Amino acid sequence: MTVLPVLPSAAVACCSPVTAGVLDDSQAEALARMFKALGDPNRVKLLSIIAASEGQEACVCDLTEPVGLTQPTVSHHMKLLVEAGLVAREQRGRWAYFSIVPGVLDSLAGALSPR
Amino acid sequence: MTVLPVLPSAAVACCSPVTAGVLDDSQAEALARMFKALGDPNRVKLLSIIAASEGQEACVCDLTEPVGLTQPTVSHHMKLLVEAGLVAREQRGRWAYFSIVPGVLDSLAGALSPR
DNA sequence: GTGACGCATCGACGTTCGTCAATATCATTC
DNA sequence: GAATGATATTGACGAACGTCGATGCGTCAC
Repeated sequence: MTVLPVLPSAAVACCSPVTAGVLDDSQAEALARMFKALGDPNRVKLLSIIAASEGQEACVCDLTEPVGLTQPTVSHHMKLLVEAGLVAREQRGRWAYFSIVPGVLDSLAGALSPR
Repeated sequence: MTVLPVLPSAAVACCSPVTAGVLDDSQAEALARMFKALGDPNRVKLLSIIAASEGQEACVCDLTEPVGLTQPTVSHHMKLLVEAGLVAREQRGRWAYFSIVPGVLDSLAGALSPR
């Protein structure tokens, strides 16, 4: 529910192919923002854990042990992933469920190698 | 000529899909290393400039003006891209030519969205 | 060999990042 | 409403990053 619209319009601006013409500043920034979010091993791992979970969602309690980090640290990484638009956060009762924003990874992949 | 083998074997280790099972530490680190290299707007732009150049190669002198950075700074960013295995550096006479390592972007894209 | 040129390295700087312990917030249960 | 449990926020710390000016190192032309 709380996909922060950090990118003005992710579907449009996020995915100008890197290999098709020189990117302008905003395109390069939008891409770099998402790649930077993926630039930490723990965040990559967190993302894969979510993707591998049944229902493609997980709460912090499921994430804290596999990466071997403190709960606040995991919470911090998840915030970054949400702010980057890669992950969505949904509060259900006491738990916060995180899921990968549909299509984002495909869009990013498309920016790296069109079709 | 100087593709640093920062990744033990890039073609094998670099591209375990993020969405297919939990990544182990080395897989996550290998991916994060490349994504981190893409986590700066100027480096994304540099990459796109190289890709857009004829022959898919460029020297620092071609790169310094479009990004509006100093020559040492561009040189530093290029070093990071080379160390990440994304770009190859070839010295020809006085000039150093940079080109995107063939297949790397496709592999990275494959790690984000298999197929 | 002397000069000019292209690029890398070095040293420094302010900024951002990753991490934790401590604490706050919010929803549930009693 | 008090207690409990799951997350988020704060504050602090060292490490890493992005940038620049100054300098060093090959290469080419004369």
